[in-house]
Amino acid sequence: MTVGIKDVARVANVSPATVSRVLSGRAVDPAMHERVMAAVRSTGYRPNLAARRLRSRHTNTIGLIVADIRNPFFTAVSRVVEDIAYERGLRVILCNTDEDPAREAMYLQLMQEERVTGMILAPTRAGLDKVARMETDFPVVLIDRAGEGMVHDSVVLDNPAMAARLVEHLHERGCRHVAGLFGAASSTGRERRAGFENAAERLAMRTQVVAVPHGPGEAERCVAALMQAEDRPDALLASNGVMLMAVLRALAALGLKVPDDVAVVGFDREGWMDLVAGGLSVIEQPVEAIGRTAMTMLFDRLDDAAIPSRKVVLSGTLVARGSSLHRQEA
Amino acid sequence: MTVGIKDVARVANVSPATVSRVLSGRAVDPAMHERVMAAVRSTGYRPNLAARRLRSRHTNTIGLIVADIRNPFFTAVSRVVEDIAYERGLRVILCNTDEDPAREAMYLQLMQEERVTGMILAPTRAGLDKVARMETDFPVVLIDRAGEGMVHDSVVLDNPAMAARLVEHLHERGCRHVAGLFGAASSTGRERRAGFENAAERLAMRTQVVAVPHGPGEAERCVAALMQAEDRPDALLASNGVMLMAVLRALAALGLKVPDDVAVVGFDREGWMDLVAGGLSVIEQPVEAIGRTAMTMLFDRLDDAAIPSRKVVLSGTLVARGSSLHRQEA
DNA sequence: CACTCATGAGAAAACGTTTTCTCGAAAATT
DNA sequence: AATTTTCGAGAAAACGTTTTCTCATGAGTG
Repeated sequence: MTVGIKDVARVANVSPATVSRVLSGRAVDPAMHERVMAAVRSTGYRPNLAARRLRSRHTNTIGLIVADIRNPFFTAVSRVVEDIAYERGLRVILCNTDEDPAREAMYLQLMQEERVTGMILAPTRAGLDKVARMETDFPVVLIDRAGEGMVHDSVVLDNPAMAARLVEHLHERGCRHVAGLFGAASSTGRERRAGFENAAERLAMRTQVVAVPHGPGEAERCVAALMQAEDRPDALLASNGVMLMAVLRALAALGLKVPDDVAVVGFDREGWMDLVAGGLSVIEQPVEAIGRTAMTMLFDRLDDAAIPSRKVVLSGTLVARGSSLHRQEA
Repeated sequence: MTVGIKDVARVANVSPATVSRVLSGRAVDPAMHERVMAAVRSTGYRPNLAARRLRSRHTNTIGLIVADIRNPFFTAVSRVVEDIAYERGLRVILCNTDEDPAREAMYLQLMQEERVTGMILAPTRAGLDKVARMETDFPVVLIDRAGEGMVHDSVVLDNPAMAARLVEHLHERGCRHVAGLFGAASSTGRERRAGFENAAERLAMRTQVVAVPHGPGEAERCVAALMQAEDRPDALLASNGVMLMAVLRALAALGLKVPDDVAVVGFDREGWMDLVAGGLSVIEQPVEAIGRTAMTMLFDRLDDAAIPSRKVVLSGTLVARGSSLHRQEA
């Protein structure tokens, strides 16, 4: 029923091998080339990618596993990755773990079964260990989250420095007691927390730290607990854009004003952030550079698997807006 | 080098066919089953999906082509589709056309070459025609956008009614001159526009209509033009969540207050919308139902390709908040 | 002018599975 | 007890390509 390369060959009066050669752009007689192309058009031939991948032993596919597809940071990186991939004639398989290690494990296995050319991964903490131990036939680049082991290439934000930058910013603006909310599931949360605590200690600021589980309503609960205590912070720091939104919703629900009642800062920049509290003060991540660097590292390693593993640490930029203009007590 | 089913068979001392049977869960002797599983574990065997798909002639993959992955409406639907797919043991290929017909055409071709089991598509206007003419070996369900032709199943919002509902809401709240911004690339934009115009005419409201091209900054430009004219509207309607945000940013840039200077309503509900202008009044789409219905229709048609094509029209709900509380002139 | 070498095309093998076909043994039926 | 049916397992074919191998032709070289 379905038309295969043999049917095209018969119509064009050439061998299947020649059709294959024409289709993959190898040198053939121009007359034959035309005959084959005409036959392809007239038969409506569509190559079977499964067969092609099986025989040729390359899939021309890269796997991209992100932790939360609703997080605009990851969709932004995905778009960059996809664009670059398609320029190079590669397909992208995009998977979303939702911070669930079981789901992540399933996808890691999928990547092996798909025999992907390479993989870009934003691992959960559990996944980080797993992927380090895993034997893969393809290169892996970690994004957003990475460990110490250096078994794989990685590209991450300078999380401690950026968290410290936010704390300093709050200090400059008069805040003295800051609570930080960090994702419990990611290494990024841990790094940002460390930077946060170091900076706050250096500046002699009071701190509270909350490890927020991934899931709806979690951040809201944490904020409510923080702000209803007798000795509440004068500033809140959220370790990513999704959490930042949750913080603001929680504060609104409590009837608290930003920045008058409490200053708010966070990570990631999204469009709506300009519309709230005189603009949200955030660390903007270089998403374009992150995606591009990850792809470059992947290609480099495809060229030469032997190069030593590299860790690229990128800097973000502080966008200082109204949400950190805390009312001065004096 | 890489371990195949034959290697497993050799280790387990059975035939490759038996290994295949064990792996696909068909009836085998329990003792053999155990031998095979042990061999699978000891060899670290990973099935080759390309080979499996080639021979078995089913890919267990559904293609999902959305128009804008940054639009939270589509990411939300994607998550629903993915969850259902994985419950059924199907993979999802997620593709993003970015409203570009050329890119869409490429993905449509990809779906054929991948020999997907079925496809869910949010087509551009160009793609709508193309997919109607296209001969596919798999069922197609259109979401969010659909035409009149009824060649394919589809599930859409009742766009005219919902747009009319927004206009009525604005009228109830005292607005008399409303400008609508509609996506130029989608049939959804057209339908919402029609409902908008009908309702406004019925209520004797003044209207302006703008077809906004897809792309950064476009909506902002349109809003600036509208609001800087001498006779400016007292209400703005944005035909999706992304555009709604752009409208608000543009208004903020112009120094205009919502809802005092102008009321704002729109489509889609996102978390941040509660934080702005006393909450944004919007039509919330039943994303869960849309995704679920699309999958159900796909499965129904896989069961029986002969059933007549269906169009499911779902209703959204009006979320009335502060952004439509326009200052009364009297 | 004979010989090697490059070029391009067809025949056939190969990719790693699943499926069909075949057969023997055990279970069920008469 | 003889026959049929069912069941499970191995051998081999098949899926639709690309790649390797082989060979013929024509160009380049001594």
